Amino acid sequence: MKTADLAGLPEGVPEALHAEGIEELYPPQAEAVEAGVTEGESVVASIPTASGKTMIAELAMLSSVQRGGKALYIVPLRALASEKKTEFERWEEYGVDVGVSTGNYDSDGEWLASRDVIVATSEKVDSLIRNGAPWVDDLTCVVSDEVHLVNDSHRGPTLEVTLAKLRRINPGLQVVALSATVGNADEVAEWLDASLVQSEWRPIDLKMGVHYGNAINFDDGDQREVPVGTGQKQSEALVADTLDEGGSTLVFVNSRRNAEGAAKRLAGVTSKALTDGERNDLRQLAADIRDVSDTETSEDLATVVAKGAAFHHAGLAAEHRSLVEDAFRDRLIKCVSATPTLAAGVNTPSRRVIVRDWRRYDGEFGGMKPLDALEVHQMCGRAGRPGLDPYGEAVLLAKDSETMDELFERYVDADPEPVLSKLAAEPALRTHLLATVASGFANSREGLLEFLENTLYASQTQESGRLEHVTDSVLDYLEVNGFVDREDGSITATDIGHTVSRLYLDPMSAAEIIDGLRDAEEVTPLGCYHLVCRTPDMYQLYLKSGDREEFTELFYERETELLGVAPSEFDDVAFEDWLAALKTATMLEDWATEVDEDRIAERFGVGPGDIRGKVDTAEWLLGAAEQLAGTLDLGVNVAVREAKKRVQYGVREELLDLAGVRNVGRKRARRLFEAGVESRADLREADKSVVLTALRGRRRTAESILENVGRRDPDMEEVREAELEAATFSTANDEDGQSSLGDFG
DNA sequence: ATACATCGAATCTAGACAGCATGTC
DNA sequence: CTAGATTCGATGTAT
Repeated sequence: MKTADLAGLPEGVPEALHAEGIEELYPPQAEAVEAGVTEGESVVASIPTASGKTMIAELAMLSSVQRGGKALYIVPLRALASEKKTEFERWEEYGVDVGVSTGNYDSDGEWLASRDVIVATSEKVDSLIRNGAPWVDDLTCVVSDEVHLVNDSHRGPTLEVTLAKLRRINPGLQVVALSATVGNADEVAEWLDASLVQSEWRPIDLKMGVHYGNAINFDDGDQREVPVGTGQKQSEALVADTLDEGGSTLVFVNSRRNAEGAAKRLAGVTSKALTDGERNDLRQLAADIRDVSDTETSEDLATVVAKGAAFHHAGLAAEHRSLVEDAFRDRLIKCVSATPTLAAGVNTPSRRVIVRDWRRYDGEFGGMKPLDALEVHQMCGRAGRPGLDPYGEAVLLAKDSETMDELFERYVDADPEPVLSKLAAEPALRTHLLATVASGFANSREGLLEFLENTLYASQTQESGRLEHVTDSVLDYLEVNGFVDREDGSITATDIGHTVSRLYLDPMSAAEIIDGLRDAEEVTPLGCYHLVCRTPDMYQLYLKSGDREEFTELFYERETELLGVAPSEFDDVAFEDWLAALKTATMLEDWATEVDEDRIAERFGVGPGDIRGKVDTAEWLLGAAEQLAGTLDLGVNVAVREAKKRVQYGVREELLDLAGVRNVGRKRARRLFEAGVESRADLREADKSVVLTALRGRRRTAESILENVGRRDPDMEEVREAELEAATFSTANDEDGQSSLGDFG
């Protein structure tokens, strides 16, 4: 099917596609069109990565908009939201406006209502529905990217319930679900009343194989000699081999430490294959990486990057990650070793993909658990760059022939697993049942069960007994904790229940917070941090050996500050959890007392990305805590608010005023304070040379700060060089100490 | 006495969404 | 019920 023959799109779009070099639709795309995606028909497309899923979504959304409708594109990751937005923005010249809404980036609410296409994460969509966003019932088309995530036990239920709600609100809604190849796409299609487009077709060939001994054995029977030298690892030989052909390699491993270790070794391989020009560019890139943060992680990354390799995991700051991703895409970095962050994230194709570790530690499982075929296939799908590589290669590693056979059976020749709804679990239903009641989708037990009939879970299970059972125990929980009222079979959300639903809190988190703040005598920042760290919405730091003693001691030292009732030291599980929360809280306290980023990283064994992540979550939960305290009139708002501001800015109490000024972060605020400028009022009155000195002689920065604080004459021109001699002297190393942890897109 | 190799035991383990109101370089 | 890379540390060995 030719793009020129496409009907129902905004004027100019087929021509624009043609101009992009797209004359002919890929077979799965053509199939989707035949199934009616451009005519408002629902479609589930279960096809490999990079086989043109986005185009199917675009055809659906553009045609829907052309008919006067409004489309929503649901993504699983915030990073993907901005990527998709940029991609869709090329349609703006044909009259299609695009907006984004995620937790940390929001097109203005009103303005969003006027957009034709909105990109948002599933949680944000859920939240928007809970808060009654007015434009939700104008939607005519919803695209759900990576629907196979309904299989995820944590985030899957949200996607599932959100799709069910959207369809309930809007009966004629066109649903386009894009999925990786999964074992039961037909069930998903049936659930969504959609036609199924299923295909193994890829624009570039993918060869999968296992490296064992001195060769890769491919699924098609081919072999490729890749001898492993003595003292050499398989991955090193494979990276060198790809390099010989001018290709880059992506190596998936199972832990951060392994990612860093592998990058170090592989840097020895890549560094031999660099041109002088590349060496120069890499040196610059390494410098940029060091500028992001002065932690050990950052330094280690810069070191390997200078040699043409890199590691990638969630301990990196977001800016680190995008620097690495971009340089890898530009083929400057030759090899990246990564944890699964890179498999699910933004598009980073590579000539060859190596899945080095196929088992990963899983506490619940009690050991190393083999990865799902679905996950391994997702990683392998990153192999082969359309238009650049003749084909992609995905290679698993085996040390012996038994392992090789197992890998073939388990992954190469295996069909991916079916996706299974994880909805019938208490934590998921706790949140979603409350939200369903609070936003008026149901007002009785029967109504809830009827609503749940629209979920994947219901369509997958034979006996409804389990869902009913969990629903009952969750309803009891919600009632006992005062989130819902039940009377004569009718269920209504209480005030606090509504608040919890709107705040997007797990009701259990809310209960913990309320319980901790109620009857609290003295509320300190550490107490607040510990409270929110105990919550199921906060992912705690891992308690290492030795930490147990350290934090037990700290616990007794500061016992009085902690809110709520501490578990007994003899209740191992609960006490351990309490200490893990204390460890996390201590990290937040360090941050809020201006401890340097690298010291925190060292003390807690975390990366800059972890610090930012925890700080972010704490900020959100403390904001929620503040509102809960307000709703319940607990009289601790001020203390909670201060604790929140302290983590938000990462400063001690005395800097709160200054740090609120735009362009003034924790470091600059501290320097100004030490120079005697202690408040915004001081800043408006202060001697300019003092301000300039405190800011290490940066005139532009000083001017903009004075402007931001509302000073009438922010001009720095009158300040003479002579007055700054001391400052200039002390700034020989012209490094701006401003923390760059916060990297918001 | 000191530096260093060796071997076995101990250690440790992926990821990342959300409120609200504004603004890090 | 399940692992494996890496670090730690005790012991041994060459200088």
